[in-house]
Amino acid sequence: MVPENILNAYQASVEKYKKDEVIFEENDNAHHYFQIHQGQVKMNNYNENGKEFIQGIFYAGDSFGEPPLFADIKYPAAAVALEDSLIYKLSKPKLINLLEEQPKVHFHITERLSKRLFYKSLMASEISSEEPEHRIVSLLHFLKKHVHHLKDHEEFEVDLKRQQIADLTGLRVETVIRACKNLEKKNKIRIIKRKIFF
Amino acid sequence: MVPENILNAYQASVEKYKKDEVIFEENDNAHHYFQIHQGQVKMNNYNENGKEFIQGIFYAGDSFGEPPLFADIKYPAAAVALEDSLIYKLSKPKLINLLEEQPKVHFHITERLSKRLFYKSLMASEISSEEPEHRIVSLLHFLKKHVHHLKDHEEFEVDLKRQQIADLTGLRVETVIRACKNLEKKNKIRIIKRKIFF
DNA sequence: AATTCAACTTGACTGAAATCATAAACTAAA
DNA sequence: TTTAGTTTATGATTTCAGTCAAGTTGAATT
Repeated sequence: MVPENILNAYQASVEKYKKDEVIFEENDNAHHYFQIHQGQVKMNNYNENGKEFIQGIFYAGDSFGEPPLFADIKYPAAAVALEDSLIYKLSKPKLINLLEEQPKVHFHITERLSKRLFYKSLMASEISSEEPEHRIVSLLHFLKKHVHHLKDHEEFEVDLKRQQIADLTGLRVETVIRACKNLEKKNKIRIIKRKIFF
Repeated sequence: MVPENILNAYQASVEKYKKDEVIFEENDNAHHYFQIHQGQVKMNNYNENGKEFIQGIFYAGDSFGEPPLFADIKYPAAAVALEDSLIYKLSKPKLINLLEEQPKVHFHITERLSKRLFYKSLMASEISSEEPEHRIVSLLHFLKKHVHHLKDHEEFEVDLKRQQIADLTGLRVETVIRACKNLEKKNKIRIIKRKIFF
């Protein structure tokens, strides 16, 4: 996350995206750094059968889609606004220039990439080897600890639809529903008015 | 990848690890930067039932296990030498100092993290939504393009055992064997003396 | 209050990969 | 050239998440 005054100093623009508007597509070349001022963004893929996989969901303050700015690769997934959003946009050359001049900001970006990698490692091993209930609990635990910055014993309301949980964990929505009911029975989560608390 | 003369200038040590020796464990705190001088290293997890998942395999010149040096997280996986190896080891404070003084090296690290993230994004969507054959082809394609730096039409010998392919793609070894036989029938890979060519 | 629409739910059935068991092929060492 | 150990291979069976088809619930809009 680059401080907004610095983004402004380097002439970042602020772009409006409507809910469901595509910010970039899978396999596009990257030309800009993106950081959310207001709103929510998901990065996702669709396979041949139309099944969605959500690589991540990003919130105000988060940057997304940085890797192709730093390595010779294309976007591995698309980015789509989940709600009407305001997003800082800074051209690649200006970003590189910024990072050269502001080493501290470069370390912030490095930290951000590291955390994304941590999440990916976690979910990779979960998706590859664990049962539905375990995958879901791991996702919720990650959200509690690393997104909401809460302790284990603190409870939070999960701001995800069943379908989104499915698309983040590689499951189907019916499986998520059934697994969540089981987790409720086992007192691992609470469900109040269909909302999940963990 | 940090140039070796720079590593030496910052007093990195070179450590010997025997085949199968553990370099660090899952959930350990990170204190050092690691870069392979000679040999091979894998990072992996085991689930409760003993099933292995390989997060990645690293070769001479590669660094590994950087993220917990930059973010407040533990190692998401263990690191194990796949053969007798010589590995540069640099303490975290010295690394940070190095990156502050050598911005170009910092950009190398950023590039490296970005490429890892790309691989992870790719495999995540594959593992979550694709059939065995598709997963295997995607892995091989990644290896051809991003590890061996070959064009699509160029062929290379895959230096992975069936079990390793299974552990990288979240499949079981029997499934990999059967999928590979199918891929051979479809002329998508060649198998000569049990070695896979792609 | 009626209508619409998205999100969630449930039950029945299916199928593909996991599992299990066993063996063949290869490799390296004694 | 045996032997021991690893890797690859194959068939039979099982299992559990996926699929399909139908609801229900609840919130928003007319």
